Amino acid sequence: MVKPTDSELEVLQLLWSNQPCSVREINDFLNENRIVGYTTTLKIMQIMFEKGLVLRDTNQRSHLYTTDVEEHETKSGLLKEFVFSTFKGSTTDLVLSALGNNDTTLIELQKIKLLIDRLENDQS
Amino acid sequence: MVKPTDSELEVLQLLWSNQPCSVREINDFLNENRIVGYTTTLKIMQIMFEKGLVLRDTNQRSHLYTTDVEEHETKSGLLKEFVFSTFKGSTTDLVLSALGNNDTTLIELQKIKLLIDRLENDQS
DNA sequence: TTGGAAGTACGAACTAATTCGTATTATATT
DNA sequence: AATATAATACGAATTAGTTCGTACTTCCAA
Repeated sequence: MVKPTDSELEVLQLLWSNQPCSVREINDFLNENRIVGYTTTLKIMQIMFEKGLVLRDTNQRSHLYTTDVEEHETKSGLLKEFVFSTFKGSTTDLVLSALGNNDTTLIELQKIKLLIDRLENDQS
Repeated sequence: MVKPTDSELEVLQLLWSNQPCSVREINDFLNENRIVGYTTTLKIMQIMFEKGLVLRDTNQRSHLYTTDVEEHETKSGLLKEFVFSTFKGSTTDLVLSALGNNDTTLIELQKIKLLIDRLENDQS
């Protein structure tokens, strides 16, 4: 897996939700939260192209970018690394810490329980 | 929260499990996995001291280091940032992705369900 | 048809983190 | 006491990521 940097992940998230996108569009999205120069965004997306994180259609004057990595795969790859570095590989510790913050609603807890039930059935 | 870098987190994990530790001890632990020069480890721990991540007892010739940040707080802080950057703040998405890997045993799933039950009771 | 707006390309500066060499200091051994 | 051993201090090189200025290109509108 090619590991995206923080900036690259930010761009990927926008692309997964809105692709295809021009650099201009991504830059506008980013500027809703903070000031980012246009050429900064352009450079990041060019590097992402070199790394194989995105594809681009250069037929139009303004290039159109799409992702070249799967959302689910990328996120679960990042998660795996995170679990290793922060929770020594223990998914359970991660989940307990995540739910321990008490900011998960009853409905979401229910959703998680349903998934666990399904996993238990798969295993037995 | 002072955010530790990857190297710093590695040292913190060793300290949380084994403190107090000398630089030599930490460096030996690290070298079980990969080659790290002694002065590299020393430098990292000196920087950690400057940042307030660790304390040190300089009474002995070989200084003894202890953590100055809480394990649980530090990890949940890192987790929060990770959930935001990778799962747009959705703890549920994180948990679903974490459990979706199918590498969690029945016993651990049970432990998680018990926690969820407790959380549900707290909320209602 | 020309000038300006909007795009791409790209090098370079800046920052944070990591790594390591070397100087210095303290301790232990003979 | 002299030498070897092992520690700390610290500057500097290296690397990765980010940011931006500037040159160049393309297109549209006056």
